[in-house]
Amino acid sequence: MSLPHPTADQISLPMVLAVLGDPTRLSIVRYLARKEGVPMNCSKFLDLASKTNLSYHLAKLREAGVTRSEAVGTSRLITLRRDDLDKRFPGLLDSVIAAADGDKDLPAVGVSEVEVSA
Amino acid sequence: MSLPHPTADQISLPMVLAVLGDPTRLSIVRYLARKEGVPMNCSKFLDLASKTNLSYHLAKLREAGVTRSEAVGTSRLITLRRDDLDKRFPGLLDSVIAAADGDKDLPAVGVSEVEVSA
DNA sequence: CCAATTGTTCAATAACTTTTGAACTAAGGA
DNA sequence: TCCTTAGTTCAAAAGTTATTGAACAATTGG
Repeated sequence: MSLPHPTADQISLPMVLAVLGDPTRLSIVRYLARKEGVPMNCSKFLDLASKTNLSYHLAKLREAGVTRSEAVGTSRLITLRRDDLDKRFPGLLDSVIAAADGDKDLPAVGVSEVEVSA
Repeated sequence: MSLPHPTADQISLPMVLAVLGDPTRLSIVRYLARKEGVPMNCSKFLDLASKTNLSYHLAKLREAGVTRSEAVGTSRLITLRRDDLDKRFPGLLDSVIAAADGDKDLPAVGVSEVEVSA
């Protein structure tokens, strides 16, 4: 960890909802959920917005307590704070992600991706 | 019904989340959930904001598909669109309300209420 | 009809949020 | 060391949302 994150009990419901109420950020969260366990770096999301703008949105997600950003070399490894969110707001993240998965209007991440199948 | 409402399938997830990501509106929704079945009129929420401002927030909730407002006389009867929300986003409303119920920082509605017990 | 009650609309302003580009820092490889 | 890659910071501009008060409309009760 490196950048400022709220502790689990500092995470505020209205903040989380407001932060998720943006299509770009909701897409990021959906993608993180889909690839859970695999930490992402910012460049994964360059289809969604410019580098600068991504930095802004990822900071919002981090400051709201939705994601964790760890500095590793020159990269940031971004993960969902599922543990803390589930503890604070049981069921919320799951229902948001399920709903986001069924949302055709959300911008997609990594559409031109090479899928490495087993 | 009287005022413009989205149909169930027009309800958008980012819109709903954004609209719920405001403490005043979240308090309204929490109260509506608590008193589900009992249609409310706007004056119930005058502790939260001015009459004009309430009109604004209630319009946001209605336009996002979170509430239904029915004109009855000079009043509006406001109800949660639980049926439609549950259909579109299963589990979302329940988890939001449960989380909101545990939120000490949300402004309260009807604190000085006369509770009519059975 | 008159007055009170309930809520909306409008225009103004204040306050935030999003987006942008240019300049920057920090790490890693050649 | 120099260059590249990854991401941040900053300030400005654009856009959006929230809040206000005054004026309005519609219903209802006296």
